[in-house]
Amino acid sequence: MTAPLAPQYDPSDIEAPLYAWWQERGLFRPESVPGGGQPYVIMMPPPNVTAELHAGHGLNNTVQDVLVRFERMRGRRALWLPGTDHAGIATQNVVERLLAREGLTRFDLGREAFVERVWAYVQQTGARILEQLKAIGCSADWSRTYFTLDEDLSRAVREVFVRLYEDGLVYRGHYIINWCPRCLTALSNEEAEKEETDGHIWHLRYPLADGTGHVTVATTRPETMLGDTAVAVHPGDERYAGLLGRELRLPVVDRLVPIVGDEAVDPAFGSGAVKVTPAHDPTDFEIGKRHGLPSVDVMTPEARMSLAAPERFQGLDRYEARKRVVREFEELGLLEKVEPHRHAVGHCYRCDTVVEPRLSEQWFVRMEPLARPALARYRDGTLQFTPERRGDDYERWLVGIRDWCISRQLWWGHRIPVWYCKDEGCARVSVSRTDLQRCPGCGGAVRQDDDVLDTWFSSWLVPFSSLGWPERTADLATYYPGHTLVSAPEILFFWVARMIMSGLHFMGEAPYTRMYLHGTVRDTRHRKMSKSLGNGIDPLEVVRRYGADALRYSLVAGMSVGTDVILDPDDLETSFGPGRNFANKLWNAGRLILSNLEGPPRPLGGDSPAVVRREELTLADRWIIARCEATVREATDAYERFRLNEAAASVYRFIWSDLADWYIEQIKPRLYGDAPGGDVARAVAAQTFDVALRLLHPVMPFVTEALWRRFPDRPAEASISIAPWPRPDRRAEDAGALREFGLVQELVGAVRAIRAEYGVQPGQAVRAVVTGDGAARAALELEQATVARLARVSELVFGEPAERVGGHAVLSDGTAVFVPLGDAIDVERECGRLGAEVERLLRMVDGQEKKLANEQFVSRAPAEVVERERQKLAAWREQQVVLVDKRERLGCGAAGRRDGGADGR
RNA sequence: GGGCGAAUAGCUCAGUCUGGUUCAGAGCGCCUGCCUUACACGCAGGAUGUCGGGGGUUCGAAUCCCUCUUCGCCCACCA
Repeated sequence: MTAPLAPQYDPSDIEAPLYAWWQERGLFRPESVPGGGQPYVIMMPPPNVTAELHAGHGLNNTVQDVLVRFERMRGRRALWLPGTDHAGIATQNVVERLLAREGLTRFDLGREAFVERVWAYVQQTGARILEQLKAIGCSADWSRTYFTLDEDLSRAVREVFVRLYEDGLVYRGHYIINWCPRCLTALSNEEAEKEETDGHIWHLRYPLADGTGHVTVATTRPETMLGDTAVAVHPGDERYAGLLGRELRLPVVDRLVPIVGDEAVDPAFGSGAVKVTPAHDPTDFEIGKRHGLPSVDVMTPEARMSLAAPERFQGLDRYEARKRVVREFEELGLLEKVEPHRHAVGHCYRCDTVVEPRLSEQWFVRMEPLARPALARYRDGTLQFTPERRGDDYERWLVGIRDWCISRQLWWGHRIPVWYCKDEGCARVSVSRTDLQRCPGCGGAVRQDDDVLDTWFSSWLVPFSSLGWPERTADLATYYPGHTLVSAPEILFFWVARMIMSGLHFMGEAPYTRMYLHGTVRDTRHRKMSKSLGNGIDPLEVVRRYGADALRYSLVAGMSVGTDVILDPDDLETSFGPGRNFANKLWNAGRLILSNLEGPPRPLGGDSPAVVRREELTLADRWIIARCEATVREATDAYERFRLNEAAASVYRFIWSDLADWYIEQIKPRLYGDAPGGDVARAVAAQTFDVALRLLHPVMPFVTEALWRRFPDRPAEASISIAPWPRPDRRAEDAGALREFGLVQELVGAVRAIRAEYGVQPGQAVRAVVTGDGAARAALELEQATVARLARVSELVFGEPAERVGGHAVLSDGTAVFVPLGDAIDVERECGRLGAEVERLLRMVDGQEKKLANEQFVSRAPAEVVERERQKLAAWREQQVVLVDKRERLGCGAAGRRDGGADGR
């Protein structure tokens, strides 16, 4: 039906056209799934709109695609919903960097022009990442693609803000928040990444105002002392009992501050006295509130010293100021000591700048009421995490949850829907679903809040906002709630947990019940791949060189549940070569099978190869069918349990080790007409290969589709991506065939090993003598032709060998194999070999005898275990007898122990 | 400071939950021989491991318990 297939698989010829065809056929739309089963929904973690595909995206989306394709083939109406995130800070930073090249800042443009500029930028770069996801084969429903700043999603964001406000779950307040002095915005707790940092702790002396002594305080941030408004000690601390209420004279700033008593102070730490800087530390802020202390904010938004600091400090960077404060203390003789100190310091998750705790007015979401049901659903087992320990992380986070700071001092994002009346007498604060021009209270002029919302405030809604909420759309009714969430653990709190909370609150149901948190892609030194380290792998480069299937296979194969994927950026061949090789192997196996099908393969009686007339099947046929059946079970089970690597390995083993290495080799005589039963062999090969292709399709969609579509009589519109998932069939199970053909394989392997050992020329046939009445005999008789072909055995004889010189082996059922090799071999060497072998068996028998003589073992171990061990012993003894006999016939000399072991190779 | 994970062949990892027929495995790399009419991105054969160290439980431990070492992750307002 088609042109002959090239001997080497070239993914670049195949992938793009196939992908285009899938899209034309609308196969990624759930509506296209034949039969219209139950919906199955995965929400794609929306990549940043400015993102370039990296290995992490590759892994995350490959996993999702595997699951979606799996469920789609199982007849579910699978919807994988893609989108992009406007990524407030990240995107704004990108555009600001571009502006900087023109020597401009966003302030030069002004808000409106800047936002327009960002829109122009994101439209021009056009969410390139979505195209890149297509290149790796992602079967998302692109017709439903959303953007978190779309009109629809913006409406949802506003609706949610207003409702939460009305419910008292959104509030505005003056608190210490995490502030990035480079991005010039507040951050949530999650966005301030704590990193262990080596720093110092300075012990500073604050003299009592009356000159009668001093109090020593310790600090890791000496520059903040410029804003100190008190020193606190524990109220019960006897050392300071007499000092409570007295005043200290702050050095450097020359200000009087009180000594207060507060429970928050740990008397056991340092000197037991703490400097209190309400404007620059959360704990101090609380202490300040309790004691009515003033707040002195000594820093500008850029973390330079503000006008509230002494004049000589003003404008100094915080670290310059730190040095200067320390120096002045030293000069004053008030620096008691400096110690190295390792502690956790917050860093901006977008630019890695050290975050400054800063007092400011921000909007917050009260999280505790939202967290409660999210916690309950976890504890009652509704929500399941893979790996399970991620559930513990989830639980801990919810238990200790703090309010969410959602306002950002950015320009790119959802503007906060709050209007303030400009009339000072009215001063009404209005929260509204629609833009306000006038104050609903007094009708006066209003101004909208300048800030925008945290980008995660839109992404935590996508499971329903992307389906049309708050409208009651058909999509919403059909596809909410979804099922599986596939995510990197990094965004468990940012995104996953919050989606569960919003889903429960606004929809009454969690958006997913199964959360699969996969590992991180790292280099061989276990470092996270990143641009700055230059240790990244470009998935598109891999696609170009090895193909998307190879990329996907390698990612999946290297990934076991809950562990990281280690790849070597400097050696793509090692990582991705095997995937490419496997695709090529498939291609060639397909080439052979398909080119030998003169027409449609003879039906074996239905969907399953099991239903063929048994009497027509050879042992090898029954064996491959049974192996195929086992693979269907293994792979299906592994996919269901997110053990994608096991699924891939199972199919790999079947295709390469069973189908290609054994079955295809075995049937060649039948295929080429040298033996009868060609139609059965063709049918069995075609059917099992078809099944294998379907089992592998989720992981390697392109090559499997390319081959599957080339089966004769396949309708032009047929696609493997909606072909039915292979169903297990009891009738295909055949333990006897597995065991018996296994013995045939053992024999072939044994003869091959003997041939290699004695350097028999590849083209030269040998004879083989098989002794013993084990299960092997019947099987070998059935498969004589196989043995002849695959081991180049010209004659397979059953009985006792007459010859003396040759190679030997023993199969697992005790059957002895002898390959006469005439005078071609070195008798002395063979004696040595046999001697060593006898020696080894002797040791095994000794050990086994001891084991079985052990009263404890025999009485306590289960009977079947004991029996198994007995059989082992018997088999070894038998082998020993055979070998000793062989040595005698060779004339090696009686005592195997002495002359044998010495030369044992 | 709390919590958790990992350590198995030169490399990357299965196997550990449910001790004993995968128990010592796979892929890559390495060695030997083969261009055998699907595939040299291949075929056949082969070598390599105190299953991180130590202790314990058990008839029996890579697998269960304790401990130590080394990496890694998450959480954390002791300044």
